[in-house]
Amino acid sequence: MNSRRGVFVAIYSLVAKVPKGRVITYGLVANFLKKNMGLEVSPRLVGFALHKNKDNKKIPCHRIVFKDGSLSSKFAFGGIEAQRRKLKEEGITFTSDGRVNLKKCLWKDLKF
DNA sequence: AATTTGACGCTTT
DNA sequence: AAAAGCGCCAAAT
Repeated sequence: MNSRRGVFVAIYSLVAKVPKGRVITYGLVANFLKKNMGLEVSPRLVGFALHKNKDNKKIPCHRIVFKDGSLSSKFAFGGIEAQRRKLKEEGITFTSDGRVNLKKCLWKDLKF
């Protein structure tokens, strides 16, 4: 978890704590880790970490979305459709634009 | 040890 | 309002 050579681990830990039916943005993860753990994290790193790990069995990577609520284009599990379907199954609502309803589903109660 | 990479986000055109 | 560019920074090669 703690830093130095474990920024990825910190990202995984935080992502793993996102409850079902909630989503979080890459930028929020990066900002939270930077603010609370003093880690040098950029939004790209968050995405990079998940892409490298691509372990959707242990980590709910489908709950990580863009800041505006749109989904990643390079999602590994089966594309955006699969990710969106998963989110819907968890009760996440979407706007008419096909984006996640962040106002309702954004996970703001970040903690370790 | 140096260079490339990469699920983003903000600023500027 | 929409599109393009730039910055970001650890990890892998």
